[in-house]
Amino acid sequence: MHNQEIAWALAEMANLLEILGENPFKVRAIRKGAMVIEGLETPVSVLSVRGQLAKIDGIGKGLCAEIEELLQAGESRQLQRLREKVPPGVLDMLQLPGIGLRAVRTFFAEGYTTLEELEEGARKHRLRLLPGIAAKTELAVIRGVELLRRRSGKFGLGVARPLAEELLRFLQNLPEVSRAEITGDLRRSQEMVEEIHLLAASQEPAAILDLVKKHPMAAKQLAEDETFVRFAFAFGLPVRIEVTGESDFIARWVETTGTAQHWAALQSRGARPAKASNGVAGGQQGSSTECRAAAESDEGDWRRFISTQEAEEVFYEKLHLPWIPPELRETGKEVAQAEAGELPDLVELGDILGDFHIHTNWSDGVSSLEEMVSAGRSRGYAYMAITDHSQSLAVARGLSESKLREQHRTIRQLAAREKDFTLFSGIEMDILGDGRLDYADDILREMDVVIASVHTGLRQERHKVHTRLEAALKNPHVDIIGHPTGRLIGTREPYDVDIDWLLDLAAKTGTILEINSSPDRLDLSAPHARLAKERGVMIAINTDAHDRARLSEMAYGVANARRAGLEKDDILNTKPLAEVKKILARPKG
DNA sequence: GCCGTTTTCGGCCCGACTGTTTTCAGTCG
Repeated sequence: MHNQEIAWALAEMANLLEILGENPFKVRAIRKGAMVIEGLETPVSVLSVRGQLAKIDGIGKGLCAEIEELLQAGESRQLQRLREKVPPGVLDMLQLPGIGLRAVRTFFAEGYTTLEELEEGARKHRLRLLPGIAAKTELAVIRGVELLRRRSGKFGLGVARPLAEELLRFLQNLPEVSRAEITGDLRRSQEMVEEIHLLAASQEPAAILDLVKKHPMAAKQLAEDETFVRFAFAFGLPVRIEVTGESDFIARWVETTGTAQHWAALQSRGARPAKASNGVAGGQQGSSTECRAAAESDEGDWRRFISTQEAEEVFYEKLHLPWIPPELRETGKEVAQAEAGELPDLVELGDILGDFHIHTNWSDGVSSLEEMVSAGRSRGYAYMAITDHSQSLAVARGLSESKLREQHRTIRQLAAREKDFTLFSGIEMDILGDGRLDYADDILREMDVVIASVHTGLRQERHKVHTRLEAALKNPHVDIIGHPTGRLIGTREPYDVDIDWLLDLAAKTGTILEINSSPDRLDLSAPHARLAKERGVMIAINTDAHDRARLSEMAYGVANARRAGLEKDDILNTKPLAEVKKILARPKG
């Protein structure tokens, strides 16, 4: 079982216990345990073998036993008992924004056990007859069900990508498979995907499919034919494993990576799908010829001869096009752009030199200051900013002014010991509900980096939201606006902000906007980040990491920036230290 | 359920906003 699967099982257990009225502190402890497991870098199974499970902070005797059972049996008896008591639809109700525990308990007690029943009750104005429920709650139910419906059957990048990579390793390790790659929506780094699509090349496709079908991971088979098998993987996420002959691989990879529009644009330039009638797949003259030639040379190990990406470049070359990055293969218009030589030179993960949004256990982070710094160093960063929460965000143990100054003294001491690595002292300061900022200018002046973020009053009217953001953007000490729209993908709508207004103000004031890399946020979204580039607004790609492991989420932020067409020069944290310092020090407009 | 002990049970992040009522509990972050 994966760490995330175990975390989800524990979180589900916490939710079920909560609905059944269990001690809230127990519920919170289990929920915290789930979070801790999710943030671990080492597989829980490894820690279990080493006997290190109980040493983890937040995992005690009870959770340890629960986790061991999940690892060994793949399920938990306690969880199964709880599931028998509470129908799954009731758990879903907890996901509805504005609907909390009390309301869910009321609905459950009145016999509502599915979202459909609940929605019907809301639409027919029957819910308002229940104690403590009124018209506004009915509206929240109807809106919430619509939100969940849009999300249903879709999985965030943060879940799908790691699982896909694990399956990919499995395929690549099979001796009969000459190459395997991720394709489809996931290769284009879409925010939500409906399935993992993997493509493998083999001289014995039927044998590979047989092997995959017999593997325990493919137990819940959904569909199959002679070219693919589709099964439900962890969390029920559908996986499609498709096997082609080696000569068809590249054409099929291109065909399945881009949208239908992208493929159509390529076809109009002569691209032929795999398994074309003449038996030759690929571009005008059959790009696969080279691939096959490569395969037949070098004693079959053509990976050494020509890399998969190079082979894809050959495919595009045959169409007289430069290689088009997967993240851009969307509308088909990128093909004309490519032809005109107007494709952006997209930012890459390797261009990233630092991270400007990092939490530690001084506020609501899990890892210590020292752990975050060493994790940043081992990622090869040149600089990093520590930005814990500010005083008003009490739930996140935000720092009082004196605590903030104490932290900064600690950071300076730590920074003085670091060579070839710069540690900035910063803060993620709350933009308060009434438009005030959480600290006065005299303390903000002492900071190397100030991120200003909205965490409260997310349902305010637009003019109020604008007043607040305006105060932050116009403040001479605010460098970056954190997660600028406040959305949580599939869970929470953004607050009411006119993005054009925001971008204009950012451009005018020289305020940097964040791409928050968390796969739950990706905020700015790719379309918004694209607009930001057009207005000349600088972007910082930050992780907002609360533990060491999540520093790696930078990859999602970079993928999002690539979908927006951003280049290295558009991004603050690709720039060398001297330039970063200059940018942070420049007077704002 | 976890933690930290003043080792064996008590404490566990909290303040603002919102919805439902009519003075406060639920919900959110």
